[in-house]
Amino acid sequence: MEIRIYYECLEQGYNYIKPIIDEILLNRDIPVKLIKRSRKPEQLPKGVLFAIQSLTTPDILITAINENKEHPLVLIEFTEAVTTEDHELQRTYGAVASYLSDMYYIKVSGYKKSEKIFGGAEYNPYSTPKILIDNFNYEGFIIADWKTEDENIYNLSRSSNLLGCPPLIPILKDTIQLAVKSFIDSSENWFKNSIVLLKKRNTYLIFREKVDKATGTEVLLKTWKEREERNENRNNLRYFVDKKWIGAKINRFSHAMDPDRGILTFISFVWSNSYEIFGIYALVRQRGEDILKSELKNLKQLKTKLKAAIEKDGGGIPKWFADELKKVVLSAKTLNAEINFQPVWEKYKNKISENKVVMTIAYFLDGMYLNHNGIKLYWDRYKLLGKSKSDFIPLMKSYFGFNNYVSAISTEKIEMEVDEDEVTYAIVHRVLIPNKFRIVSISYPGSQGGGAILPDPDLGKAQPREYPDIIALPPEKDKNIDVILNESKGMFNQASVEKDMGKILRYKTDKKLQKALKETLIVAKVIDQNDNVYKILIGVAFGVTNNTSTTWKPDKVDFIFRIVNRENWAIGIFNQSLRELIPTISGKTNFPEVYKIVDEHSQQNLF
DNA sequence: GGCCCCACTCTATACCCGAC
DNA sequence: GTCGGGTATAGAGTGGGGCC
Repeated sequence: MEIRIYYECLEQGYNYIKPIIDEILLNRDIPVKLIKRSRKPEQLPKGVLFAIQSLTTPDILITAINENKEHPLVLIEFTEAVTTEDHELQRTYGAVASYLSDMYYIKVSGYKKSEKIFGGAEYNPYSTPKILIDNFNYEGFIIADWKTEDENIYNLSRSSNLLGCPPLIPILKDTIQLAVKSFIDSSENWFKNSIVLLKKRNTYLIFREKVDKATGTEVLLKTWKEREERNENRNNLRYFVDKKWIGAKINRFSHAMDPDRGILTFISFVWSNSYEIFGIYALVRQRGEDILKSELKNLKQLKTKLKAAIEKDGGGIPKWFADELKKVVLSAKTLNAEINFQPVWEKYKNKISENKVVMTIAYFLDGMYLNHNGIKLYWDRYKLLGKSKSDFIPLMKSYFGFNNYVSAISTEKIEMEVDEDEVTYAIVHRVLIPNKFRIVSISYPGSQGGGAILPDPDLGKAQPREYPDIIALPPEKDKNIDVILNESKGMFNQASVEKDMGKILRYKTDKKLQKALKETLIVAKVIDQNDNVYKILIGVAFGVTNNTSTTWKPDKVDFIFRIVNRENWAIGIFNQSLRELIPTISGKTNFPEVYKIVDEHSQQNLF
């Protein structure tokens, strides 16, 4: 028996989740292994873990191995976003994947406010678990409420010294511990058993009360239907609710069709058995250029618009799909022609799953409208998935391999190298926290969100946002405050370190950035309007091995943090006052033992 | 380039209220 | 009662950062 924690952010995996598991394993001889999650599912052998990662990229995935079969237990997602209907429905892949693999889905999120005027529809996050219980009898969707700070509703509260983690949330702890414990007792029926136990816990009862009060699918459809009736201009609709079908607009193929992809996945999952599901590819775009902005009234316009739209969304879809769409339109005789798209899918059958956008369209939809009033493309997704018309969910389950428990993923210990996440972790936990620096924000690669610096408020959402990896203040609050900014890298590479350095050095001279940085500190309530930001101290951090050439001499930064051979760290400080604040300038990194996934394919090449 | 995460503005409509 | 202008609200939409 072995428990595994796949993580993206070391602090979340090692300092937050692992202690919860260690506590329940007390006195049992069961190892807990920390494994860096791969970003690409292709590395994984076909089976349930591959299936999960084809749909989503978990922040944390807890699995257990029994008799060399690896079972997923809990998928956890941390989200720091402001709550809106759109965002909530976008981010449901994890729940879908968890339901399909009979495990828990814990969503750690809170009602953070934004200090800006804020758009987006109201949505009760507890409606999503409600929908899954009502429709699928799935009780594994847990919301762990991430509270905001008492004195600042714009900030999510943090675990002390763990800036990427919320304070310990009791229902999160209960769920993880019961899952692990139940699995140890029975790897066959662990999920069912643990639900029974969890339902007796107070934490769950409180949570469940909120879920039971929330509204379900019918109200959601009604809300969308009402919006549809209110709205004169169908081009402005996000959702379409018809007697026979439900549709959601596709705003773009680019950005991986985000956020539309998540919404389509969700509605397809929830309503496939009672409705047909359509995507509506938007060809009338409020803020588009002339061609895209105008109304769609005839076939000729559709052709020009489609071309323009695909060009604008460039790169989001493979060329073959773009070409086939254009070709289909050329063959159409009327604006509202209905065209069977099946032959195209059949022709490119092997390429469908190479692209997430195309995969979602082909497998989760029954068709796609080119604008709500344009050509209707339709196909038989059940046939594509290997069977003619049948229940969508079991079909998807077997197609992706959600019920296929395979042997444990092979891993190897990480020896000499470090990645960006670990470098940031080390400087925070070995230097800044021990010396009592006040940390304003940290961006771990897998856990951003806090502390954006917004230098150009007038540009609105078009303004750049910058996330220095670390923003910190010295221990003592003084009238003249120094601010420390740090950029981390993984293993040293001169070009990439210099690029990052250039970016962050702008804070030394650029007044606009300095003003924006101050604003960030005020919003975070670590300084007052009256405080002066005195000096901005810049640092870079990276890893090297013994063999790395050291001819590089950066001359503009205030400190350089280096990790050598993964094991030791050292900091060079070129600023007198900072030197006084950091008396110890080297030490052991003390990383836990961490593993990575062995790429099955490169392994095959060995033979 | 592909993917994911997140922010927050833009636009249309609903509503309100005074003037005529 | 209705017109016009101002204001509030709903919700659609899309751009940027940043990693691999």
